[in-house]
Amino acid sequence: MELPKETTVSDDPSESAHGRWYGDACGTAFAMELVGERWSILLVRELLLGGRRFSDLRRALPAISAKVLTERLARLEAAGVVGRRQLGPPAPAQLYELTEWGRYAEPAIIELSRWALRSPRHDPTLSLSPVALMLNLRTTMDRAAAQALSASMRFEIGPADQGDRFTARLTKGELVLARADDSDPAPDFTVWVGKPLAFLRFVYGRQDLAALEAEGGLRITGDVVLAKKVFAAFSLPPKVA
Amino acid sequence: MELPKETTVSDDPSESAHGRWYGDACGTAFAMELVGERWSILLVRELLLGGRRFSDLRRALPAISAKVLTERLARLEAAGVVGRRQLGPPAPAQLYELTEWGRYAEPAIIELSRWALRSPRHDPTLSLSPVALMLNLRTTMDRAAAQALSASMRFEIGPADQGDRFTARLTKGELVLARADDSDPAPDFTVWVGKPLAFLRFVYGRQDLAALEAEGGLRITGDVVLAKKVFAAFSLPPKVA
DNA sequence: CAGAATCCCATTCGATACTG
DNA sequence: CAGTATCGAATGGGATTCTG
Repeated sequence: MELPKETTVSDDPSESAHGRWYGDACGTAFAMELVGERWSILLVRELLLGGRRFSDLRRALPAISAKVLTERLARLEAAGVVGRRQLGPPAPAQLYELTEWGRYAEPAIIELSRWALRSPRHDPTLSLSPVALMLNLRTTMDRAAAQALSASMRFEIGPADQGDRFTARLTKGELVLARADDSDPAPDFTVWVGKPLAFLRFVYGRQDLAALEAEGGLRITGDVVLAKKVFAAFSLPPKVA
Repeated sequence: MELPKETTVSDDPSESAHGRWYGDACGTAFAMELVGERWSILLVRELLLGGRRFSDLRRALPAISAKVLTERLARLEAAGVVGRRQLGPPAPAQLYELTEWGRYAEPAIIELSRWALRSPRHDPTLSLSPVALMLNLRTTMDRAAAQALSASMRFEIGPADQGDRFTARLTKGELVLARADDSDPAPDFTVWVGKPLAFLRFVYGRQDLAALEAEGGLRITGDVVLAKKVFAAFSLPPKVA
């Protein structure tokens, strides 16, 4: 019944997140022990739409070093958030993916994003990984406005050889995201995103599609009329003073 | 249109959270710049139910040092999450409170908590601040089960002289929490919590109230039958393997 | 009580180089 | 490709002291 008063170093460093912890039974505190270290939650975000390899993660998060990436993955694995699987044997590689419980982190990540986007200080002109772009769509969808819409979309983000392709299916105010595979049926429209910022300007800035296409960072093919209707249902949450 | 490639130190250290940032337009990344530092999010949590003074915060989070508390409060203020107000003049003191935008962080904090509580590794026997205890109630309420219930409650947590007293009103599946003031009308029942763990054992462990009261960490007065019905609507989210 | 200022050690980070 | 090893530099945080 005694409560620990002073922070003592745990015997097993893999159990106690940072090596330093809060000693707090509150779930939020425990969540921060699990994913509160720098980069951790962004790694979870990157895995939310499917498993990735070491080098995929480095590409998505260019500012993380190999050392820190290795550490974080190991800790997330120890925490039960991430699992790893051997691929191959044709080409031996490892795939990192979320555990079932790890996948349950999505609502928290979306809520954090929704909150932060309301800050007047948020700078939307920074770079954005392909996964982040897709998840931001889910974050900013106006469910009421999307309720009446139905569409299947394909996104191709960045150079074709890097293979960041996704499908999105909008039904009944739900946006279902997944990595695309080649057997996917033809979508209603396809969005090719060269520069994420161009896409953001189209969706949130309501800028003219033709002009953006002329600049070369964005192209939409297929049912463009439907696409415009769909993207009209997305908007950044209102800023708060 | 150029994206910053390398991390350069910002001119204004108060703008760029940790001094090190992600350079990522994703809302989640930005959220972690704002509240991802150690202790920050727990401070927001402590302020969620009303403004607190410096010493209140130290008491609620005994493991934080004055230096770190000062730093974090300053940074949260610079980030627009927290504001400070002069109290007095009878006794000059400062009150820290969330800004309007800061208050919008609650859903994210609750979702983080909900997620973390599902980890099999979570240890509920650690200590819990009064605010954390109240918020955990909101986290773990089963809205469906609570839908038909209606009750007004008063919580007195810890020694009477420390004044951690709250009201909770359950209506239509909503649990409204607030700090109590003396003008509050009489509640349906009052819960006195000496040892947070005793309360957790009653609510989540479904342990016998009489036995816990005998141990001395918990006492419920007023409409105890209603209290039992109400607390039956709270349960820890199911663990995930 | 609220917080600024110092001191100082432990940890962490990023860069580079290296390996199976 | 998927990491490990090593090292110097930066940062973080606890303890203590001082001030309004």
